[in-house]
Amino acid sequence: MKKGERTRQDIIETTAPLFNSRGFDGTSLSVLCEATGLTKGALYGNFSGKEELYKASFQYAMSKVRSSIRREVDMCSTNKEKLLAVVDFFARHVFDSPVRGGCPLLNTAIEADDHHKSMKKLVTVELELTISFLAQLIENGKKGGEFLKNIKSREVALAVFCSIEGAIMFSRVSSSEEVMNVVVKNIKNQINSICIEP
Amino acid sequence: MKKGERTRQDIIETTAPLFNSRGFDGTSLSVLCEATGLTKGALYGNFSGKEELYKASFQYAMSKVRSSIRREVDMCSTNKEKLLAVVDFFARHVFDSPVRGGCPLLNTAIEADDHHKSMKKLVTVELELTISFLAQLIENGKKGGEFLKNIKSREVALAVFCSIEGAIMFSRVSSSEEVMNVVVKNIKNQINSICIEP
DNA sequence: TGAAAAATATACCGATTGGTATATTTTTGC
DNA sequence: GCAAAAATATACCAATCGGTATATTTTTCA
Repeated sequence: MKKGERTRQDIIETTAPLFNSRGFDGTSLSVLCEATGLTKGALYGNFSGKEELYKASFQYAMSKVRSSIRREVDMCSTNKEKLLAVVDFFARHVFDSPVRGGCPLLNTAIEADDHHKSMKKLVTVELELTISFLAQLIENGKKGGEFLKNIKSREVALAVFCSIEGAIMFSRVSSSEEVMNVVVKNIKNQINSICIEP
Repeated sequence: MKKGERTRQDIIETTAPLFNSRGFDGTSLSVLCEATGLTKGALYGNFSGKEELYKASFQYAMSKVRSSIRREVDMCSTNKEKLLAVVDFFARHVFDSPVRGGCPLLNTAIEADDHHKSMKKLVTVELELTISFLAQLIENGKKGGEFLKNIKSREVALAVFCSIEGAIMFSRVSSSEEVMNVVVKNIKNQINSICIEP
């Protein structure tokens, strides 16, 4: 790997947690330079501007979250276990997310919403990928006889995911695990209720 | 009412949707001045600084959301209807929130989380007020024989609320009502499942 | 109505913002 | 090891940032 590619990757890995914690507007070039140990000249040699670096950081953050989740999911055998592993993953990492600052989807979605519209599409794509992943687990579970046939995979996936994201927001801002624990308990009940008894 | 109080209120009403849409860092004094039609001198005559104005705007936004919700809740007779009215309120106002920019709790929580720690307490208080309100409806419903006695009011309230907040995030960023509709459907099923059949 | 008080505007502050042109250093590949 | 190419640093830019001291206008109330 050439120096350029290595540096680019180093920059992204360093800036991702900054953008994720402080947002686009809250992260100035000077703090990005300080964190990376580079100058603006070097940053602009590797990225066309703050915006491109922000997008690259977001996508890196998402890839890191995704790989962390897959690692745990792959250790499970049944689809129900896989689904529960995802839920547990979020619950365990509320205050210890793969990229510091919490869920990049949640953070970026809120900031993108009205203000940084160019990010909306990027975030939406990542959201849909996440839902598809969850829905696929449920769909596989239906085919394998783990879940009831009459449930709608995408709808269950959406319900589970939205609950978790709301709980992340609540638990993080209130610095309390209670809310996440309650929501996870509720989600597990729901998952059990769509299971075919063994 | 003296001029000063009127102006102060006018400022807050104008700046609240700006802060709610663009966040603290994304809203500069110059846009606040332009929006209010005032100069920095006037703004600083009414508020000690950007931070104080931000806090006042957030609390105004919350009071406006709360009064909008109460107006609809008060039109319902049973506690189940009241609870459903709250859920429906959020669903109907995803793209048309009382204060432009979506749910102030969600927006401010995300920005407060790592970056603006002075807001965390303020947001947490408002979150707890919201949960208490929902939990009280459920508690009243239990006493009135509408809901099952063995459910935990606060836990149901948290589950409902987090689902909605997650759905707001998802629906707004993807500019689609689908997610909110799915989540609301799911919440209504859950509420029905804790109801004592008539 | 007129003077005191309150509110607002003007004009400024130093610091920082995102960004760039150019010089210098480092890496690359022969 | 050397020259070309790539990467980085330096020094700068105009614009804007949040904030303030002071002058001016407007409101208040006797």
